[in-house]
Amino acid sequence: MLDLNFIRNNAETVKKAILNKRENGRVDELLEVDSRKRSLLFECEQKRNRLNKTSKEISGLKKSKQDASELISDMKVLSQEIKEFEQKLRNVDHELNDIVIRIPNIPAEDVPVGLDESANLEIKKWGDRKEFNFTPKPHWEVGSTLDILDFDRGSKISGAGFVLYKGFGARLERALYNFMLDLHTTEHGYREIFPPYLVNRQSMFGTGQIPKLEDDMYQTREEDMFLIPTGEVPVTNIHRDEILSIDHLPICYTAFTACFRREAGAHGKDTRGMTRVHQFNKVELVKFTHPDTSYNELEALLINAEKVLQLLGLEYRILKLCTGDLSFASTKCYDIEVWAPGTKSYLEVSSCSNFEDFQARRSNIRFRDKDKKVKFVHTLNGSGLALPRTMIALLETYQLEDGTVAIPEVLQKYMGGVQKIEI
RNA sequence: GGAGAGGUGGCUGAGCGGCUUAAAGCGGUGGGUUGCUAACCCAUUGUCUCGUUUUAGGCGGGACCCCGGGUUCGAAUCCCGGCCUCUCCGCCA
Repeated sequence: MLDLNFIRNNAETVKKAILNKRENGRVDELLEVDSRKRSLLFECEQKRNRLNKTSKEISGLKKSKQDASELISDMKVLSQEIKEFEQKLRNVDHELNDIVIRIPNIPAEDVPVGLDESANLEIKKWGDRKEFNFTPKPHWEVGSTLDILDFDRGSKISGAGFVLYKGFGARLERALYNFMLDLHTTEHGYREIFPPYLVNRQSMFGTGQIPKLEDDMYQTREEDMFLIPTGEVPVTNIHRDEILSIDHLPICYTAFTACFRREAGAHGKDTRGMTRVHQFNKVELVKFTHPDTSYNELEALLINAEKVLQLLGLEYRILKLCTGDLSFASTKCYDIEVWAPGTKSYLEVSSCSNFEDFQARRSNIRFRDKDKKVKFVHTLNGSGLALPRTMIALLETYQLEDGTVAIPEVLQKYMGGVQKIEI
């Protein structure tokens, strides 16, 4: 969420940001409620001041055994008044809060303004388009032929949008995330985390999934808990309500987690194969940084994520998202899209975002700066990478004419030396 | 799931209706002493927020002792509800 004081002083900037992001936000109403709240607060505090002072007087009178009954009956009235004010104040505060938490973060200066994905800026292409002397098949065909992906049984067990990995399919999945984790921990300096998959409401609020995306998540009935849609949620919340030492910044974590998404608004989209599924694995990168360095750290994070595809030898491009495609909480975001030759499309495998202090303010994650002041950290995250789409690109890129799939060299040691998946 | 104990500042820990503006210790910061370190001595030490003034920062008020309600002139302290932690029992991978 944004700083209320910032919104007061920069209402037009905020309105413009909302417009550019194609979000909703009631800024004028916010300002009105805010000023109503402050005048209530002022009045309430004055009454409270009088009450506090008089209570001390009563205490003194009682000690010297003097009569205080008049003051006490006065205070009885005042106390009741204060209760009424506090109730009003609580209501106004809720009203205010309800508006402010729904106002999106402001795009960074260098983010292109645009309505939708067509305005995204392609800023990099890596790798050569692989030549096939046959027509490359989509991954669902490759996977079914090799009996390493089983879509029918996945939906029998759980429903549409669930995949069963079998044999070397399961092994390849394991190889991929072990490879990614090893790379990020040993080469890129991230600390490995294995978090809970089920989190409470406050954690979901902290990273911004609640209230906007509440319906996209799986929720438990009895406990008011949510299955995480991304590792970002538990990992960012590690430091919720903490004051970090500046000496520890930046803190860099990587985590392998399953992710669960209802995809409620995406029925009929990408139904074939495993481009869009309800449960998938992902290796996440999360950073907590000093405000001065967050944009540099974003570039570094992007490079760390790219490295995975480079080592796997998969062609990809990088998009700088325009304002209209930017998520609610982010100020700037790069998407990495891997090329899938079988389905002939670019698939998003990572979104690397800076949230500045938006999540930190919601989750109350702070640090003590050199000037001894307590400030909010900046939080960042990106996938490094999402597994199913990486696997899609891998199967489709490394498929051979005879239906087998070659294993890239970096993965072979994770596959027990297997160089090729055969029938 | 049952029974009990408990949640207090960066940490340990006292307080259990007004003498708390939260003791004391540790730690941190500044200074002193000292050949250097250690030790010792002195001072200082939270967060949020409102108002006012502003160069920095002051000054005044309010809130905060897990969270939310309540009782009371007055709550860290009493009552109710919730969350979390620990111990024991039961169940279980």
